[in-house]
Amino acid sequence: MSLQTLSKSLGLSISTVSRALNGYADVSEATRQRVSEAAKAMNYQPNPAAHRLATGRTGAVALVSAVRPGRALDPTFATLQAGAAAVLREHGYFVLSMTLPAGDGELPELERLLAARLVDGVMLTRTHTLDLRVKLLQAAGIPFVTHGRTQNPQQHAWVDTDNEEAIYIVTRRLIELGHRRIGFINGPLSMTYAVLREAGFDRACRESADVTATTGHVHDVTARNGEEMMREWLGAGLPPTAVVCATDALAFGAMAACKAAGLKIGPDISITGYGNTEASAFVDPPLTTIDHATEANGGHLADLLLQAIAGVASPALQRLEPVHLLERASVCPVPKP
Amino acid sequence: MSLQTLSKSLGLSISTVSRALNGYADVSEATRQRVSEAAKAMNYQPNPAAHRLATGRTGAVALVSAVRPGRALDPTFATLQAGAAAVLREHGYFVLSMTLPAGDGELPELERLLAARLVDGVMLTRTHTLDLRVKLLQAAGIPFVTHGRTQNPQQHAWVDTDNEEAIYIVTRRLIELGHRRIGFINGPLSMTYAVLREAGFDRACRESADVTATTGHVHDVTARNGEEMMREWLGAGLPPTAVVCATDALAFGAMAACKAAGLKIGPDISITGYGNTEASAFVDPPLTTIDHATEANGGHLADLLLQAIAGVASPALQRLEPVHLLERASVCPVPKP
DNA sequence: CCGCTCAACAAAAGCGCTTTTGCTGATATT
DNA sequence: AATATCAGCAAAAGCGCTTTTGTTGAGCGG
Repeated sequence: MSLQTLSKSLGLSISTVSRALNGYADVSEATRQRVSEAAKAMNYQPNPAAHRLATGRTGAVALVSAVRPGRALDPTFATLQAGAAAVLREHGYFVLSMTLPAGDGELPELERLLAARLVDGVMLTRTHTLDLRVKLLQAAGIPFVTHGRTQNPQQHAWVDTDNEEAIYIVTRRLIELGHRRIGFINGPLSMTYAVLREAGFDRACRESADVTATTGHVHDVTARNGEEMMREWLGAGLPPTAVVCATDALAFGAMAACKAAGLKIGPDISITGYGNTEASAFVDPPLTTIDHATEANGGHLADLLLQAIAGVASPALQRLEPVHLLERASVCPVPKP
Repeated sequence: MSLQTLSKSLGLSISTVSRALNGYADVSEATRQRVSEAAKAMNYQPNPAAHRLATGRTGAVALVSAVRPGRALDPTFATLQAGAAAVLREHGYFVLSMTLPAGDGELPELERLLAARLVDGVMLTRTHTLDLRVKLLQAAGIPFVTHGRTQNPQQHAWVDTDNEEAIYIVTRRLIELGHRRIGFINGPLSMTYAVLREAGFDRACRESADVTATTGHVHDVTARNGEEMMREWLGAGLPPTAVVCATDALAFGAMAACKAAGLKIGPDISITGYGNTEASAFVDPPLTTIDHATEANGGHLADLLLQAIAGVASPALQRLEPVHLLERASVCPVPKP
């Protein structure tokens, strides 16, 4: 089904049919009607390759998210993807998803994507404090939005959850419940979210003079690493009575370590997570965690990208999303000594 | 950087340069050298739209997986995607991922994808026993591979884990441990995997005459639904002493229901899952589950698709992947009455 | 009644590549 | 020495669309 056959069957020229379908003014209303009806009847679908060659637009955008080899794609990003895809689909866009190993390979692969000119815009997740990918995208001049801010000198469009506030709230709450020795298991400080979450933790702890804060960093925010760090803390003298974890997965691991040491989560030691993953409501006890509308955020990411593609400048394209504390049984008042 | 400018700077014709780069025989070795060096030096990247318009090939494949609105993309599929993407990337393919709501919208959206001729092949997940999407793809004549078999009359390429065997093994094991009242919380029988898992369960139960089997179906394999079904069973007289769940998420829910009823998982009631998700090792007690190499299976999916694109016929493109039982503390011998 | 404007359509160029066909001069054949 | 063969390159068509430029005939004022 090409424009050619369609126009032939209508007795019109290719150009007129094209202009009719694209709503140009110099085609009569009657003809436009006839054309669009015929197009529908013959189920005409424009060839996107040809369209693209002629216009330069592709009708697809990319979502790039990193995975570590051998590890699942983080459920959070999977959800984000679903949210973004829903919005983009409504606007007729397809989503090309690049899930590639974090680290070395990322930059060349992104370059390859750009060179291929396969997409009109890019959504970038898991931002680093100084993100070379952002630099690359800016240099390429392609519209893009990041999920998570950066500290790159040149500003750009982003959507972010309020990481700092989230961890501040949860830490405050623990202090309010009487906890004075509080641990924080965080991700690597090369990631923006980790820096922000740590800032929230530090701010809350500083506000109360008598709080003893301990912060640990894991390279990968997995349950296994959370378990290991917690075990370490329990082995040392005077472990924390409450532990804030930067992700739910870390919290699962920390809980396991505590149980193995004979502690009852809640009464003996409080644990919190981040993300409200499905499992968090079903572990024992249910995990206090930070809830953020991941799917909706994916939608916002898509929204902003569409605007960026439409030519809106980046300063107007920055959204900080609210979070809220979901208190469950894994948090209790500090145990009497 | 077009072929035109490149050829001009070389003093050759466009066609010769094109043929040189594509390794045709009728260009001298010397010229080929000169051309490829110049291409590298000028960082020539062919315009994919033009390439595609001329050849019909796109260099991208689609992975379609369904999500339910408001629910995260299943971690299993996220992992599958990561595995497939890794293989495809090596072969220079991009992955267009279609995550769309299960149900109504799926077929039209798939049609739109095909009409757009944006991809060279399709990977389809979450197969139904009678899958209309498969029919559509076959009618369109586009290479595709499904993850999970179907009962469609016309055969096609697929990768599947041995669902039937998996549930057979785990059920046998429970019977071996003395359990005689066994429940099975399964997904909807419209899905192929659910039919197969149920067949495995039934086979194991039939082998021992004195086993009382109960099967329940949930529409959505979520923790919440698992919890609800388990609660129902516990409320009725003489509940099962062991419950096989069709997914880890269902098992998490079932465990929560048992705990709420005052039962100790393991000693009082055995629970098993399926999938070996990250959380399964960290719930309390750790969940006995079926392990299958999801990421590797994603790779196989990609492998077969590449073969299908290369023209290999589908009968040769069918792979049944092994599974194995991961026994953890959520399973114990039947309690003494 | 003649030239002018303008609405409505057609022709043609161009996007950047692949591929078929065409051409040329050198080598092999008889 | 005349012809067939062939290697090596060029010309040109075509992929299906958009967009610029042309063309035509009807309606208009003077």
